[in-house]
Amino acid sequence: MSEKFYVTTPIYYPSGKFHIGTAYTTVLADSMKRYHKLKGEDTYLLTGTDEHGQKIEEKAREVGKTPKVYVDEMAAMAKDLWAKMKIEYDDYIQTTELRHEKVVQRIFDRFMDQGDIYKGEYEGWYCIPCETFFTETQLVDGKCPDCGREVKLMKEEAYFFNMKKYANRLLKYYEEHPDFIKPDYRKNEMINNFIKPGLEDLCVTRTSFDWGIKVLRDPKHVIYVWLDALTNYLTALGYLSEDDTLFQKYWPADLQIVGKDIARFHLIYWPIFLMALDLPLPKTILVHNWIMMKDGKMSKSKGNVIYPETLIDRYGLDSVRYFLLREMPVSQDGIFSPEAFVERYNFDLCNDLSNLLNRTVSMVNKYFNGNVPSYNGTPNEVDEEFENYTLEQIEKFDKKWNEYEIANSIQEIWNLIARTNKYIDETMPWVLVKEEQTEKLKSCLYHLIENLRKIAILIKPFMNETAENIFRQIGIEKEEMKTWENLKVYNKLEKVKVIEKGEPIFMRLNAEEEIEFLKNIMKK
RNA sequence: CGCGGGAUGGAGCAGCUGGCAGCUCGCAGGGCUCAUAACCCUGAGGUCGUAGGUUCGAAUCCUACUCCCGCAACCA
Repeated sequence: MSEKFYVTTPIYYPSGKFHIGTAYTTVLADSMKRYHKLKGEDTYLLTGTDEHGQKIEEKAREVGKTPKVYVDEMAAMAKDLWAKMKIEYDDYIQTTELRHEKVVQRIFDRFMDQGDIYKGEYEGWYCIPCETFFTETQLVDGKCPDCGREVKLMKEEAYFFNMKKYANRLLKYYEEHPDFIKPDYRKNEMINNFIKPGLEDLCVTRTSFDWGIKVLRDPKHVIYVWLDALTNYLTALGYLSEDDTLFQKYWPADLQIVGKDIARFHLIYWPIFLMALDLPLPKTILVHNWIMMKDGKMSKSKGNVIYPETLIDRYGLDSVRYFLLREMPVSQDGIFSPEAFVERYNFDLCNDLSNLLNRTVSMVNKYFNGNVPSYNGTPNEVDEEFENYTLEQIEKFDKKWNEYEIANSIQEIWNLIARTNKYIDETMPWVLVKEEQTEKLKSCLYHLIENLRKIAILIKPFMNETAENIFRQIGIEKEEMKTWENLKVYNKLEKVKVIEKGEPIFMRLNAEEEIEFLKNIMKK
């Protein structure tokens, strides 16, 4: 039975170049998709951009373009980045596409008909020169956060979504579906901060700007951000369109990944919208934390912004993907530092992984002319213990990965790599050669190649190029031997020949130089 | 008493369904030579934020406190 796996990233707000945090979310989603694909599931990954709103309108004016031209350019830029990062998205949705707008209007009308949306008055602090509403908390010293001038308390006509109506249902849903929110503490945060004190109705339209989806029955109103943005997960699948096969096949989503900044919208408003549409809710919403810098949040004024392209161009894609997943704890903020990056690169990737491959390939060449001996069982306790350990690590990895403990799960793979390096010292193949203990030597090298194959499969979801490189160097050509299905088997490799001369997959960096380089880049 | 998270050897972290305190880096010593000044082993270094409590036994559970960090409503 082939299962399906639908995973989404947020749609990003294209007000500027994407930084490393955006890349992190997307890499995480992509890696989850590839993992499930590796397991033979029917996967679908959606990403995109959230392109309406006043900020975009202003940004476009700033650069002298129409909003649509501007957002299309930004979407093209995003797609370039995702191509560069080998993100295997199945669809990229822009909220300014007709397929999205039409359906959002249908949804809006349906909510009106159901009585979920009503007309009311939005009250907020308005900055007249900036033509923008702000909330109390956004104000800086009671003044406009953008220009610093006085703000006025003003009202405008607006439509509201009746959230209160669904609050109890939502609480009940939380309770009955412990996997709905990860990590767990986010749930309490939502309940205590927002639901228990009483949900306020959500303002879903504005009249103070134009760049948005028009309300058909009242065209001076534009549909305001969340109703527009959140529904992308449905519209991209063709929900309420002429062709909804994808929707029938993939909804509900299996995993929706969001950053903590938009947790509230995805954990409260989104499920309520779905309830109002009478649709099943996503299985899991994973809220990840942020990548911080040593001196706090990334920001241009602090001179500590790092862009994914910079790292990829200099260090290659896989090291960046590795770093992001390995270093970010998901349920806690992670820290990016040049030191940590270089350290992980040199130790984990070069010394542990790359060197293991290198020494193994070299020995197979030296002792067996490159021909990997065939499996002859486990002639001794060391080999047996080694096999058992390996299988245990695979289980540990799998368990943690599925619980979205990504960093820890990857560590289990590196424990296996370390154990495999240790196995070489335990068995001492160079001694076995001298003593002509052929069976033991064969077993040793077979096990090493096998473990490299297993390691390659394990890292494939997040380091695909490296995995393929390992397969190539150890002579694994058959696709079936690269699959999850054959991950645990120990006796299936036959007539495998390693390449004549091993190639390092990662070369050691000069730590001081690279740290210096990264620090300079970040200042720019 | 707004809500939540964190506080573990020099640094960064794991452990937290209670049972000899663990990992990576750094440091000291050793081993090996297949490999990249790599890899492997050993050692030094912690009264697990503070004070109480529960328990045969607590980093792990409970209470109070201290210090950091988020969130606090329509801001992507």
